[in-house]
Amino acid sequence: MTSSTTLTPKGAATRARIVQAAADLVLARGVGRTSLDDIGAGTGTGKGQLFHYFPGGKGELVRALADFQAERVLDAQRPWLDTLDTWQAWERWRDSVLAHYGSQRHWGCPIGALASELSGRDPSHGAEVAAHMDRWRGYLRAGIERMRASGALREDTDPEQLALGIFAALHGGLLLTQTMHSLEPLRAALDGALAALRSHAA
Amino acid sequence: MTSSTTLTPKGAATRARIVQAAADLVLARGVGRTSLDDIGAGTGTGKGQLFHYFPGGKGELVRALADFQAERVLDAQRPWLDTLDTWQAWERWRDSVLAHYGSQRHWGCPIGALASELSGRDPSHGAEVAAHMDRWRGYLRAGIERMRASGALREDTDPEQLALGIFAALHGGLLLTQTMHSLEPLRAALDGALAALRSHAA
DNA sequence: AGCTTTCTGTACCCGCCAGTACATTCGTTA
DNA sequence: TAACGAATGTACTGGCGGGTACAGAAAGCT
Repeated sequence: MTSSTTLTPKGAATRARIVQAAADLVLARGVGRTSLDDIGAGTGTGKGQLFHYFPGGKGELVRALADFQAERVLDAQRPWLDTLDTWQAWERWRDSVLAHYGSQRHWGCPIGALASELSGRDPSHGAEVAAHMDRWRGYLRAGIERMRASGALREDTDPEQLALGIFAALHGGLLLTQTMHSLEPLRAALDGALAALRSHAA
Repeated sequence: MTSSTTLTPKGAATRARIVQAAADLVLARGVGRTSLDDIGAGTGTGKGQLFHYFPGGKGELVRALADFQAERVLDAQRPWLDTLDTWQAWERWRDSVLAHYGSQRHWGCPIGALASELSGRDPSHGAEVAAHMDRWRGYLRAGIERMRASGALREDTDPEQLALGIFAALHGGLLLTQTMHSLEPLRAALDGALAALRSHAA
């Protein structure tokens, strides 16, 4: 499924180069508006290599891009994303999110963009992206659960609901970031989300 | 620009039929994946009529769809959207939003979907959609301002920032609604947003 | 009625793009 | 060096989709 043909070091490097460049192109122009020829031109390769490394065609490539971007985005939030156990950690996490999306050349979230573009399509892509979203959201929920267990949050707090709300605020902020070409919506969204979190303080 | 040629009643009806059906198709499948032939098939017309009523081609049609959907969405939130002066009005508004998006055949928000799909393109569409978003957000800000003026919210409340955060939560909830095929994310997002609003109560 | 304008349907053109076929070069192993 | 598979490059195909041209039906106006 992934790559039954063996990859030489050179091949692996080329594959990685394709994924990285394609990720940027797709982020800037969307899946539908990025052709395989564009990706070939952007990487100094051609359709030969593309179908050599991704025999499944554009679909397989897009799935690889989703994986790559998900990893990239989650890594940018570490180590705080894994240890949302204190109020300070949440602030730090907020700052790391702002810093990451502020340093991108383009506005918006790669995962969110893919999610909204592919949600109406076959489950093959939609479920894949949804799984990444679930994983991401799971980190928030785990942090909230630990906060509740440690007594920082009230007993009647529903971690699932609260994580969902915070996650939604985050992605809404990123969506508005795209349309308004400013980081302010994301900042306001995260501030609001943390205010909602604090409203459950013990 | 709009339609210099005069429209007979029959023509106006056909045009409206096209817009309505096209709006549903585009909402379900996205702009990029909806062809003019699809729209023709969905309305019992052909490209002849399409280019007759929208001489500017697909771009002009999409702009008409954006206007139509924006009106539809805002109307669904009335009359509470115009009178967000009391805590109860905000609750009612929340309920009307949930009811509207819960009654749709498809998940997600028409405006949000267009926004994320067209944001990277020429300003022609991006600015159009952004303007609708701004108008919508303006209603929230106006309500917050009146709440502050009436003493329900603290003096140090920033209506712009708070409206931005609530608006972001709303759209994030709608985005997750799309990927998770459930109304829960929207509910959680709005609950969180109202909690953030209440945290500014005087 | 007769003319004009709008409305509707059909057939076509052209460019783009995913995918294919195949030739060629490179690298590794024997 | 011979040989094999991986890596790369190029040329082609088939369908799809936006857009155009144009012919016929319908409806307003005098």
